[in-house]
Amino acid sequence: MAKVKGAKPDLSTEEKIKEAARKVFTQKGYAATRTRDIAEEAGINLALLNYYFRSKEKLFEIVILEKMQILLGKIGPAIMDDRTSIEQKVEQIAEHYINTLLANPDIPLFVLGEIRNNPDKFANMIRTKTKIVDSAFFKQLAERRPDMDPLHFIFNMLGLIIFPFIGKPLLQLITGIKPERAATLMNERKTLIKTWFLAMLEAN
Amino acid sequence: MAKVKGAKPDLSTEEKIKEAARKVFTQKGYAATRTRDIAEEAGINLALLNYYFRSKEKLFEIVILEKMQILLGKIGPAIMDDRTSIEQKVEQIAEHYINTLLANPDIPLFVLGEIRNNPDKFANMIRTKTKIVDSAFFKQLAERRPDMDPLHFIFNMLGLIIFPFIGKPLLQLITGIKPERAATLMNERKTLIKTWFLAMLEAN
DNA sequence: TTAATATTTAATCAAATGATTAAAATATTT
DNA sequence: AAATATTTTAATCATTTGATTAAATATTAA
Repeated sequence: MAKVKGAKPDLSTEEKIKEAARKVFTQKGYAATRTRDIAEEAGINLALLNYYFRSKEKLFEIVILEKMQILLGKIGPAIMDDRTSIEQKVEQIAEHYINTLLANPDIPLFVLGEIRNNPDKFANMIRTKTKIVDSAFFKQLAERRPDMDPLHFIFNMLGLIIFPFIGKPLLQLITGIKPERAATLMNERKTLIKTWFLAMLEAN
Repeated sequence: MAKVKGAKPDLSTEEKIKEAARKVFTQKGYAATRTRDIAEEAGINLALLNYYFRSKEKLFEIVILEKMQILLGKIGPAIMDDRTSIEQKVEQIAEHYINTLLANPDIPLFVLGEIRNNPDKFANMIRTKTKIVDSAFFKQLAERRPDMDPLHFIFNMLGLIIFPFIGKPLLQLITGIKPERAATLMNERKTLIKTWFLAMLEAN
């Protein structure tokens, strides 16, 4: 019964639980995760999870907020910046995202899956965040290709960057590609995507 | 105790359960789905589900095999065909996929999520299927751009086609795009993707 | 040290959930 | 219409699972 008061909890144990939760939640999703899986992964007693975090739900919120921050945090400033060109933005975003996703390859499927399972819950968290439609990037695209909906190019950029990570499990099965070659390809894409994007922008 | 024998089961009820299972499983995933959800959605007694399908697991396998067939079935023949050009293949695949995904928008996230949760289980089901690497499409790409890994263009094509559907829940939140406009965009992409793909193929 | 506080554990609870059973209802066949 | 087979239901089981509790252990402060 110590938890309630001033609580200066042992960082080490608390962080062990959080780290285990990050791993298990992102790998299996909320519904498929058992609190006992997390406890075992963390090497702690199950009751400790509730002692430190009150509930599975609370712990999950901490984890997914972190992951959404990783997935969405950097894109806002990048697309808002009206001092960089389209080309610079795409290069910068591709470089940053691919690095991030190489280090956290299961974030997109995790986040998108949880949003699917609970759209209302994330509506507030996101809505106020980044207004893509008002961004400098959006305006620059509209100016460059007044004949096309800028959203197409947003889709294109994110698809080129993110899809390989989402589709990797499947593509690994149907292509038999080795993990190292996959990583090499991802690295190559950091610069290629800029070129491809500009080519699409000019295409007719 | 009728089930075991020759069993010519009432198609109508069995199909009601399967239809409900398709809906609930694809919307929430295996782990988040309760057999009671399916029974309620189908308007039948819970015991009927087990009477007809033995178990949640068995019913799930039927559903996901259908969905994987939808997701992967058409691509094999299309990319194997050595009588069609790159351009024709891309146009054909984009057209077919976008139509399919407009009718079944939650298939990709569902299938990819379940593969993530249980890679071993799907390894066999898929491995023997479509050998992309030996396909005519793959060879044509290698010939056209000997300097680049053809897998890049496979990623690109699938990313342009599929990602908008996977990312829609999120992009709907951050762009506030209306469903009708989203559908319009998807339809536009059926022809645009071919143009974009060819532009990327030429890009330097 | 001792007393207070914080952390950890084992045991257990209550609800949810997949599955089964036996019997009732309905349809089919003879 | 009777007999048989099939389909459906209500009730219940057994297990899993998130959560709690009370006691044990460690840590800190006086």
